[in-house]
Amino acid sequence: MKSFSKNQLQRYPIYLKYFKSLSDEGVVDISSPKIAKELGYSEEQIRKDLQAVSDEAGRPKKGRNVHKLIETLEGFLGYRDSTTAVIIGCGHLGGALLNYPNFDEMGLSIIAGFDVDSQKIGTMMGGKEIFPLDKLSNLLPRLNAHIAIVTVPVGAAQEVVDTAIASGALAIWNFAPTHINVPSNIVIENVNLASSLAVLSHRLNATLSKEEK
Amino acid sequence: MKSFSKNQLQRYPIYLKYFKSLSDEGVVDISSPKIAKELGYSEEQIRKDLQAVSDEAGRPKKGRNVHKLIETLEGFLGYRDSTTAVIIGCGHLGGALLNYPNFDEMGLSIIAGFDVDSQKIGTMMGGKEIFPLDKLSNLLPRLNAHIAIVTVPVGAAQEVVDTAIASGALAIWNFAPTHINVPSNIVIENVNLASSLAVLSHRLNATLSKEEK
DNA sequence: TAGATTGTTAATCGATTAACAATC
DNA sequence: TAGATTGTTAATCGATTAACAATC
Repeated sequence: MKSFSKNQLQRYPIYLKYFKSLSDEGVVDISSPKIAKELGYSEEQIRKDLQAVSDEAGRPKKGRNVHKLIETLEGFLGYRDSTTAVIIGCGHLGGALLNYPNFDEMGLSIIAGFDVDSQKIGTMMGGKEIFPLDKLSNLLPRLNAHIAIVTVPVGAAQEVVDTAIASGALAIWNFAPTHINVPSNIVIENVNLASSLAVLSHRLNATLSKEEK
Repeated sequence: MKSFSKNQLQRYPIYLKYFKSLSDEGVVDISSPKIAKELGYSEEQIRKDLQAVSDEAGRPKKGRNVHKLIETLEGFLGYRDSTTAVIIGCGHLGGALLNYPNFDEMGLSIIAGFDVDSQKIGTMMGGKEIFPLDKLSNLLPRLNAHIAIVTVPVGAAQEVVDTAIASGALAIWNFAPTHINVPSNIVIENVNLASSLAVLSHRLNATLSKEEK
């Protein structure tokens, strides 16, 4: 079994999106140099990435078939079979994710929300019912959701993660800007806006101080 | 001038958050091995990271002063001086960011939103006024915002980015799940949920197929 | 055929980890 | 003092890039 680095995995959805837009334009074949030019990667890297997931070789002088690439990547990324998830914390961010239109095509099916706010409990957000947080340990096993999406305030994050894991969650998608400890057999992926902003700010400052010269 | 890798930059906000929680608990000094154990990094890496931003050395047997570390990191990350930004696209995700409570402490000040929806224009979201998108090129120079936060649908993303840059934006924080082309002097940072989910799914599948054996 | 593009193998680069003397 | 922790220098590791023969 090939292994994939985090960076590499992150590139595949970007390729896929690009190939879909090419397909919409009626493009049939695409070569690595062209992908490289459009997406700003090196062509060697693209070849490596696509070789790692394709079962058939590219053709010299033509490249690869766009339609085939889309099928391959959708299969590889699991967009064809649905994974179920719940959202814990239905504030602004959780609500946005409950309404996020792109998860369906990515094979992610959010089936319920949990919150402590009695105003929200029993209502629907993005077509999904909101349950009381203290029912999480009760409902999670029955819902059979593997992924818990965590969008609670920092102070509550570790606690709800512990509960989710104790109730059978196998993966945590953490949007709270804090470090969370999980057992080694549990998968955790953090979306940390503070980290992303740190990269942006640092580069922006570099740009600004260059201009000052 | 030292240079910082993307991974390294992303770690600093995580350190900072952790140091703040230590400070709240009344902890005075912290050593690399302890940080390493809590955050799951190697202690060598933590020493390197902290050395790169600290102007004073750690003390053998004690470590570093938590309060000093917080000051250093807040300074390094620019949390002390405010950067202004606008949000383009005030749907669910844009609205969540307009209401995101943590940007203030990170020195990011969102001063306005832009949208095409006449229902939203003129209203306030998260305390900020929403302006018509076609006023962007007019208003952006006057607002003097350096950062454009892009939360429009994929199909509109490249166009609003082009407009923002033409109107003086120096950095793009892109939340649309598509590749955006920008001139080389413009800073762009992508928050791509599809990429993050790809990493999560791949690891989860690895876990699941391991269990099947 | 010529040339663009491929896949493979080797070289480079950068980041992380290890080793170890210095020090409070 | 002894021992934990530091900072520095060297080794390792992995990912990206370069080189180049193979091929449609």
